[in-house]
Amino acid sequence: MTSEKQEILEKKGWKIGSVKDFLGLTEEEESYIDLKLKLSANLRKLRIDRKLTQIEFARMIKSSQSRVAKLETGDPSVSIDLIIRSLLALGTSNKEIARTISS
Amino acid sequence: MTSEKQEILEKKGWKIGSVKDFLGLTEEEESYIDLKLKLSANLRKLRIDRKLTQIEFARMIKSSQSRVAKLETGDPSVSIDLIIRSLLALGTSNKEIARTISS
DNA sequence: TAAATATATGTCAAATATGACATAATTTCA
DNA sequence: TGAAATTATGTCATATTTGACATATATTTA
Repeated sequence: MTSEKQEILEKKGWKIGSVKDFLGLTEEEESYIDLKLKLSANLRKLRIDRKLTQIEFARMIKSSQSRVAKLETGDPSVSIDLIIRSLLALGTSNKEIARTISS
Repeated sequence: MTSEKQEILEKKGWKIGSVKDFLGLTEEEESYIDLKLKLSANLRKLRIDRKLTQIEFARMIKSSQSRVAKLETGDPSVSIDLIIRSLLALGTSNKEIARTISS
């Protein structure tokens, strides 16, 4: 299961990039995790740049502090959809999102 | 509601780009729809390039023909997550996905 | 240091997305 | 043309995602 493997990776401290050649991850799974973690990390960076706490940001996107925490760590329970909508709420453009993905 | 507005847009034949300054769409909603439609269109293009029918492709991603049809038209009921996983299943790289988004 | 503030983790009911099915509409081609 | 193949649309039970809550664990600051 993809989610479980991602969970393992994160528990072991794996971050952006460098997830290749590990366990039985297919290229597809690797790319998906990479993509998600890049967007998550970017979200955290932007929130901090704007000097917002997770609670403040959660109110902006009508969510909760705990979900923001999960968003920023690429938790298996969050969708790329929600990460992208959160980035857009911070004023991120599609081109910036594209740059993040290909970083 | 975002989904309803997107639905209206699509019923009226709106496609990639040019969704700005319409109804009460916020920048955020516009960007989200744009992003989704670009990825959807790219998915259809790649499937056709590979000479696959929707039924054949549906089997590859363990889904159904009807969902593939919805994926390719950016139906409000499909998530960006599924579109991205479908693109990855066709061997698309993250960089290619990024290029599609900023096209 | 200890209190205050901020972030992380686990859980769950409600909301949303999903595959599958039926069937309609469209396209292909003999 | 018209039958076959392909794609679109509507619906629904099931699966996944979500916000919210409680509470644990950092991190900051006085």
